Amino acid sequence: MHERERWQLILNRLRERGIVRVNDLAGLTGASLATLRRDLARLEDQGQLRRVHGGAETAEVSGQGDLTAASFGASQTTNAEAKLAVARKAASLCSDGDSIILNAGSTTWFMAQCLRQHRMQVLTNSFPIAQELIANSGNRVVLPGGELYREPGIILSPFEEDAIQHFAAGKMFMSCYAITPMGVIESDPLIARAEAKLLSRAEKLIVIADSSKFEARGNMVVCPLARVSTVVTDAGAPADMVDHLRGLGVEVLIAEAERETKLSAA
Amino acid sequence: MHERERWQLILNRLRERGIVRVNDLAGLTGASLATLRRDLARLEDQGQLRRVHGGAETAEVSGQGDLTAASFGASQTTNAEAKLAVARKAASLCSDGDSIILNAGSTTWFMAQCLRQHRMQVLTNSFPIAQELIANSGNRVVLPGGELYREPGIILSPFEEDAIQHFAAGKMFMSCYAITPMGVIESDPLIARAEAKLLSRAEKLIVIADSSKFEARGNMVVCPLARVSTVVTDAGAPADMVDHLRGLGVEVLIAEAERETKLSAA
DNA sequence: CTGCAAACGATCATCGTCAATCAAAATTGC
DNA sequence: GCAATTTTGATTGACGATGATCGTTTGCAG
Repeated sequence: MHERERWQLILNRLRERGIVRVNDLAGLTGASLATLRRDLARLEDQGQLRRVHGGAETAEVSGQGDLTAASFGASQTTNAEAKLAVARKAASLCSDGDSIILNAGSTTWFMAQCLRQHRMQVLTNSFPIAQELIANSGNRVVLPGGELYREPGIILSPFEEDAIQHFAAGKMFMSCYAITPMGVIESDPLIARAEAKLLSRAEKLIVIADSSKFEARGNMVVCPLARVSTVVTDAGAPADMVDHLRGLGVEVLIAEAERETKLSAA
Repeated sequence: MHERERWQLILNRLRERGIVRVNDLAGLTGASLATLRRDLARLEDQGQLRRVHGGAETAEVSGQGDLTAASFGASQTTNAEAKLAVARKAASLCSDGDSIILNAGSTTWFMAQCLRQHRMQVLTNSFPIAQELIANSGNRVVLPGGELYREPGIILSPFEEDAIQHFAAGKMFMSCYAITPMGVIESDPLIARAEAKLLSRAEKLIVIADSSKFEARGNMVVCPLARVSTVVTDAGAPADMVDHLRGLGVEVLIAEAERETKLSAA
């Protein structure tokens, strides 16, 4: 088990339970207590959690397992700045009166933050995004039916019948787990299926993915690259993939980051 | 059980009951009296509660600015105490493993507050109730598809197709605009239709209505009284309506007000 | 007003957790 | 293959949390 895997595990656990104890993590990861304390310290530096005696808790509003911001506000597993830049660029592609679809994802959540001045119809299967749009924007919100899953705040349903079969969108903005020559990739089959269902209601598909998404892995293909109209990413995207996409006729937009601050070294 | 878990438990209990006693908490948490007193002291420092001899009581409404509490927590237009008593009584009719339906309404929202310890499947068309259940309870939540309306946080859809057509519930708890000899009444046709759709997925119908609901008016009949299995109300319900309901074979439960009857202004 | 029982705050011993340090192992670069 | 760097694991003294016990205060009833 490597560093990143442990971090992912810790953050997942944290989202599920709201609080983690070092001892539990030791049994869960097999790592030593010292290592886990170091992990927690680094994650705290990144603002992804808050340490408490005996473990750590979610960084946001204490106590209340507030789904909204707790899931994303500070828990951007990867570079939040790039995602925000991508989200802004994607938001600029929207016009009042549009009908759009946003799937559940951290990048789409950032994008929802950028839509406060818009007046659109938005279909989303993300509970936090729905709350953000309803509470802080003038957009109309449509939700699919299904079970609301606690950890990521996603609405999923195994059935075909749904009110969203009457929804027709011009654009779907999709945040994904990875994007490879095989297509747009998710890690979970249920999520992949939900996104495919949403996609069937949209004319154009705009994938929003910061450059880290080009290296990540996954196993479930949501759709082939031929279905993609546009990709919005940042300057760190590998040139060969950009060329490959453009060769397929996919429009590739590069979002300009406001300030480049690499935080790897500390 | 560690510090934060105890705090969570204490605050949850406090929100449910309005007052907690140290002895009760000792039996509940297994912690010693000294520890619990320390906990209460720290929580009081944070303004989360107010200490009284023997325990602690709620400090005030901790406004989260969210849709959740903002819609109901402090804006109970009518008698909140009666609604809370009714909600508690209704919650006592639920058992772990049940599948229930909650429509959107202030009384059902109070009821959701009382379900934090339950483990059920809950279908609701209320966004605030869904958020409450997901954030603060272990219940599974299922949502119908449709448009999310901002003001009351209700999900409505004019279409028949919906994933909830696969939901089967033993009981539906319905909060309504009024209850008259004509049946269960709503004021808005769209809401009435949504509730009728939910009702079609439930075996028994339990109407939860504080006594003020027997005088109010409305125009849309959701269902006739014959469809009602049980009515949960408070001691202020008019005797003739109670008799009428019982004559129809409807079970009528009267919720007892907690302790103090602060009928300052009737 | 007085007595009693419950609850409170303070203190202290015990235990678990924390941060710092150093050694071992894995990874990287040459 | 060897050395430098990074990551991990163990040890130690310090710190915080817990629970028991004390004497004191509060609330209640007679």
